[in-house]
Amino acid sequence: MRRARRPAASTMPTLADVGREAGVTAKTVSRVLNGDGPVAGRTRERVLAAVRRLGYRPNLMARNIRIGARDATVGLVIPELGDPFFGAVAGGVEHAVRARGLTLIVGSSEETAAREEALIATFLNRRVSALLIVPAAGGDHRHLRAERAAGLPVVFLDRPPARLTADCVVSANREGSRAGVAHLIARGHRRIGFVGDLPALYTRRERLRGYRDALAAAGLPFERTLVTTGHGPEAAARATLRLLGLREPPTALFAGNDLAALGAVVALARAGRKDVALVGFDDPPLAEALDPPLTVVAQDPAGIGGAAAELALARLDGDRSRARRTVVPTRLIARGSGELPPPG
Amino acid sequence: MRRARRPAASTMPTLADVGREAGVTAKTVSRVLNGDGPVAGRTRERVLAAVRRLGYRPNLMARNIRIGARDATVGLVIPELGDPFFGAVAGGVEHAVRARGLTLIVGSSEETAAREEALIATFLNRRVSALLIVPAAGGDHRHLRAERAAGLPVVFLDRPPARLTADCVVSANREGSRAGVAHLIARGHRRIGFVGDLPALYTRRERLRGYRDALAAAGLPFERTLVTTGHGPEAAARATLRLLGLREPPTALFAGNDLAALGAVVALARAGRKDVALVGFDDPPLAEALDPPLTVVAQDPAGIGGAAAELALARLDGDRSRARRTVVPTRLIARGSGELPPPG
DNA sequence: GTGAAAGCGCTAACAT
DNA sequence: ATGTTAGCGCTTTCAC
Repeated sequence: MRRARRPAASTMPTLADVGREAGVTAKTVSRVLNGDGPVAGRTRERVLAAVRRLGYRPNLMARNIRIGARDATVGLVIPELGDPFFGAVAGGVEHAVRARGLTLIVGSSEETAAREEALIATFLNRRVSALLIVPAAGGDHRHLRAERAAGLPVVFLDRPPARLTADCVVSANREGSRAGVAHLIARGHRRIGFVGDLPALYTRRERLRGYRDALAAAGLPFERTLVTTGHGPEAAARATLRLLGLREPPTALFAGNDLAALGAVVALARAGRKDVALVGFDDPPLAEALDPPLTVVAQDPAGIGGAAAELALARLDGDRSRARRTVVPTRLIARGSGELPPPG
Repeated sequence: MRRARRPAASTMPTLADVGREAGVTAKTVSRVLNGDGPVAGRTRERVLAAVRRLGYRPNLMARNIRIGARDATVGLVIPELGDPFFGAVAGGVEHAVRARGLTLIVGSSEETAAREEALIATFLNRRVSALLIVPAAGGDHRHLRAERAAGLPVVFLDRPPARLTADCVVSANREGSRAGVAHLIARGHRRIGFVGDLPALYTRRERLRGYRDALAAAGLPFERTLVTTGHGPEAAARATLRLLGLREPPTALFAGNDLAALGAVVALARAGRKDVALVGFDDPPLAEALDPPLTVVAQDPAGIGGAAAELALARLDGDRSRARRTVVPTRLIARGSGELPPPG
């Protein structure tokens, strides 16, 4: 008796079923389908006919079990698949992985270390061939040491691992940010506001470093009052208004990510302030359609995903060199919003 | 001798290894881990200790094989994971699926029927528990009849299946489009251009129908010269310029998707035409930051993904009612770009 | 409360 | 050129 809840599973024909239908053994069918041992032309035909007749589909799980291989999948843990940035990262991973005949399995951690750990555990139990992780803040990846030692490729994306040495692919956050702020300084701005995300995020910290680098390089003072903190466009909009309300307000703003830029643009528009220069990090689709068009430090999310996947695939091919950090360049796209000189 | 190419696989401890370490049988370990049969408290402790010591991870593939269950995964075939719209759809699927303890596996068809078929075959071979498909144009889904008959939940998203009756979740394309165009007509526009994608796409055809519905309801004539065709923002920009160059140009535009809207906005800005009203389909992040803010017919991509996943899960729970079509509502968000009255 | 044997669907290693 | 046997890691069945 087979259980009733899984009709699709119990109805599926097996190799033996096909063999019976074709008048041969399961092994012969296996040979035909995997093209190893020799098979007579006529047998081959009969087998293929039986396969079609029964709608046979090889069971990959059973196959993997037998040949002792890991599952032909790559696991990706990402904060949120629906986020445009991370969606693009996932797309980059998917292309690289599929080109290699592997399948992508994804889960969203929702920026939670607990969910991230649960997803990683699930993926490891599935025996994925490689693991790609955009780590949530507050996590601890020491438990992956053993897996790495056992030869499982583990690559971190967008943010470095915590308490673990492992491969890692990140944007040129600091340098990109520096270039964006330098762009504003070159237009004569001396008071530049930083509209940033929460300090727990690696990217915010790096981009703030780049901001300070640019100020330092120009001999400008760093002022804490010009640095704001907040997650999401509404927080960024409020932060922008607060900056504009300072006794000595900034004449230009640098937005630390796409949502911060959105908040800043909206706040400036609502306040009717066309005299404030703005440079954003990340290049959302409508940036060029804004008025003025938004100058940005563009990242390459698909590039990050692709590079991470390639690195994992190289490890899978036996690359045993020590853990390396790949930095994906950013690109300053001057469109107009950063060209504004300071008033006066 | 185990093969050398898969060190991670061959090193992994098995149930038997854990049993040996704890001085019990594999079966007892299995009992502890799955909590079925009775186990003595002390044995249990010893087993759990051994599990931790060896870093044991249950092999899900082997488990599934034995219990004859399908894999605890849902397969999703999507045109492009990196596309913001489809990324959001995938995010909606992922949330619903994860809440159920299932794992998402995704592949990009790149709008190609061949790739789509290959992905479907891979997923079926993996014995996914359900199949979600955004069908590429030009495909044929008759081959899925058998799978559906065998009880496999198959749900189509965003577009209906070809030559197959199956569950399907789509946006209210026609009605949304009608509402968007009616919005323009209500502002007095009588010549409205349609900036659309390629006719092979189901969504373009439906939205064009909605456009015609709105015209007909207002007693306005349908003019073929006002309807354009082209994929991507550049094509849309060219189409927009062509419409504006007509002897009797439209006073308003309706853009059939996000990229068409982007192209139209950019073209209007470049041409310095602030006098042309515009309504778009889809609600990209910066739409509200445009000048004027973009009026749109917003879709709910995550809602589409979620609804499709829920439908599949209900089927998995035994819902055997006949195939149904779920229509996810759209929402007209009036922001300004559609408020412009026709000149004169 | 625990173990031994059998078997899920498949393939490696040897027959024949 | 094909079949037999054994076994992958796990769970079911039945014995103790």
